[in-house]
Amino acid sequence: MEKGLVSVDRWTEGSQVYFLTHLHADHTQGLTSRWARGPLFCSRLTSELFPSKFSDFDFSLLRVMDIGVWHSISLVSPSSGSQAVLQVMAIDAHHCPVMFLFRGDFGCILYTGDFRWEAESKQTKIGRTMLLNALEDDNVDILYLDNTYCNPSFDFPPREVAAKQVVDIIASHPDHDIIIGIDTLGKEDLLLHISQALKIKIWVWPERLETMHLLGFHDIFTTKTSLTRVRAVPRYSFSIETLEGLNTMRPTIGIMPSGLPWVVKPTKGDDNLFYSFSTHLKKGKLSEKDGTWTDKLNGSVVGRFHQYIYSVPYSDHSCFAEIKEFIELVQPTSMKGIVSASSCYTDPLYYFGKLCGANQLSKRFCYKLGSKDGDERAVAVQTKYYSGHSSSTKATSKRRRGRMNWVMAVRRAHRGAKIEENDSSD
DNA sequence: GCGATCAGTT
DNA sequence: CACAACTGATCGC
Repeated sequence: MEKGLVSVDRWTEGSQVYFLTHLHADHTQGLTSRWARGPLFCSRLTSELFPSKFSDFDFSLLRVMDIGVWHSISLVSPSSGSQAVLQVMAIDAHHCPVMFLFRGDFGCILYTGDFRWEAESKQTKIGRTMLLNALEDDNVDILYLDNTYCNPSFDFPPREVAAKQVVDIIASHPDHDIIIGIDTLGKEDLLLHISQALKIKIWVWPERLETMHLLGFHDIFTTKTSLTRVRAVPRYSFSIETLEGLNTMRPTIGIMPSGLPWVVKPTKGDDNLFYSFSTHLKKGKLSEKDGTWTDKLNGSVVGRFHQYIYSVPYSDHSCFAEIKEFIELVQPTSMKGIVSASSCYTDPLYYFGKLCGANQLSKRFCYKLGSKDGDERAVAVQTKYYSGHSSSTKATSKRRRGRMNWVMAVRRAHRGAKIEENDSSD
């Protein structure tokens, strides 16, 4: 089988078959309603959500994969014309929703997509059994891993615990309206939990209600504000200003579920506070002594960083300990993070390379230590794909010179993979 | 009108 | 540089 015939969450030309793990926007960059580059494989759930995102999509190109069964796909070498068989299985990733396990003459490759691996959850146990059965005695040669939170700083509880924290916050504000920031997809289980625990409906915006119906949730969500005090709103419309505005009408608190805790920082030369996710990975564990953590519920921290806003560590990505456990289970020969190749602070090989092939650690160590050599090598690799995309000729992009160019390139590139492509290509 | 790209948001 | 996921403006066609 030749290189690059299979792409996962990557939509550039040149592959024979394409796989989509889930419908978040950062995995569909380059995919449009006019898709015609080849058959697209995805889970049934994703296929049902497809029309709402890509209305004019040619559905004859869509291939639905049931979870937990092997699918055989014939590929043809463009140069020799010889046939090769690709085997692939979709496995629940507990995100939204699947990872893919591939077998072919290239060996065995596991692509997690975005995933959550909570050790004690019943779902994960099912997933683990399914994965081990599928692998039989095979080794995973390459693991493409969701390394979003692959840093010891990221230590958050299982979603069940975080969901209880949310319920406790709501229950302790019986006379408040509640708004919760969510995206167009994901975190449905959190809302379901709230609804069941508090016996209350949850407001969502009309498009989100459609999505909820497609996902099979009925009678829980509503678009009528009069029916509930709990509203799930688009994350981008969730701000301190929004909350302050709402509080001029009715007492309201906001809850932001995220694996990245938020902190308040004073803005220079300004009396206002500005807030952002804390991203100081270098400094080790996020500290509680900066005064942003004010509540302890169920033994883990919940941030109340503003009069009206709570940050709760509810994440659909695996935390560091879960990533470790997953790598120990899979024991891949090699692996590669699917997120932000430029950031050594979330490089799985840096933390877990010793669990893989023998000489990977030393290779990666040079890179991580930031020797000039290592740094520039990484740059060269990443820009290879994007050398034709330079926008530096535009008058409007003055800022984007020198290092900025490859940073942007890496950001654009940071999802997806061509299976069996030269390993250093993305 | 469309997709690609860019700027900006939480 | 350093989040993920998203919206809206602008550009070229």
